[in-house]
Amino acid sequence: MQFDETDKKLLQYLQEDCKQTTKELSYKLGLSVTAVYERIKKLENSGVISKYVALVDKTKIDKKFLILCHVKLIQHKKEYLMQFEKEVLNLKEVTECFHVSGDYDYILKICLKDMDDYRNFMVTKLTTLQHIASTHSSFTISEVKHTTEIIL
Amino acid sequence: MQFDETDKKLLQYLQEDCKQTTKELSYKLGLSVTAVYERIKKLENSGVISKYVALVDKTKIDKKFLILCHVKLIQHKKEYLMQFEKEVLNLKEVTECFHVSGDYDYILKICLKDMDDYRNFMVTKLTTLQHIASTHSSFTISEVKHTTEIIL
DNA sequence: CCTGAAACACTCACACC
DNA sequence: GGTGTGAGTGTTTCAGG
Repeated sequence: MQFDETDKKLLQYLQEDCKQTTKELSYKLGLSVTAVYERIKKLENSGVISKYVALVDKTKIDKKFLILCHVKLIQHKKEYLMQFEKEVLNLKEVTECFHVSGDYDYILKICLKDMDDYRNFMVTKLTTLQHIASTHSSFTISEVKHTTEIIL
Repeated sequence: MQFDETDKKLLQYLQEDCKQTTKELSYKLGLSVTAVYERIKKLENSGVISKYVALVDKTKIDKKFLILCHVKLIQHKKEYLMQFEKEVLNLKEVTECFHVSGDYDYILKICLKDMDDYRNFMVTKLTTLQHIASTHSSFTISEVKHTTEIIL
């Protein structure tokens, strides 16, 4: 799909706040309501906008404890990778998981309540996954920046 | 703020899809439209729901290149930390930044187009930040999991 | 916590340029 | 590509139980 400058602005606005009405957006973009409506539909149908979600403040729901966990597998066999990834998808505490180059194979972002919760998660969930050679956890002291907006 | 089971379910639904009408939600929760409306307002006003956003598919807008960059500062002086964090906030390519414990001080998630874009970003932006001792970048081979939903 | 009603705003299809 | 209209549907508030 091709974007013009108007599409880019529109995407930026919707990434900031998706509850704006097409009326407000039409004013900001200098277009008619219908024109904005059709551009939004095009972005949705092409899959550029994948979903609309509510973002929750972690500090208000007792999930202040953020861990970045580096994981190394015992071998880089396709079968091992696939099984590990499949199992990670089912761990709801893991909000992000990247397969990365370098010393470790995966970096996981894990959202928990406190140190007890962490201990429990490691013992009963993460370390029960198969094919793990070693893990290295970094505790986050503060979340300096966290945005879902991607600049175009 | 205190949540009951209904609030938790409501938050889960809104984290999955915030464009559902209160009517749909009232059906799923077995409440009246007004009751759901008031619960949502309470969650918004208390700051539990921080914002509503559109999520964009990175692969469709030419930002497939994801980097996790570990940064170490030359010293842990408060002044250095604060200046670094302030500068990072202004880098729009950086979507997440965590101050972490361990060998490195910060882990940054950086969203770019390709290797050329990466090279350009490192030379003209990241390495021009002050007080950096060293950096270590991991390229992400694949984004195994990425959700904004936090389980309650 | 519910229902019902009323006022208002928005969505979205349609006709048209 | 764009605009304007209008019916239908949603939101939001306010009674009263």
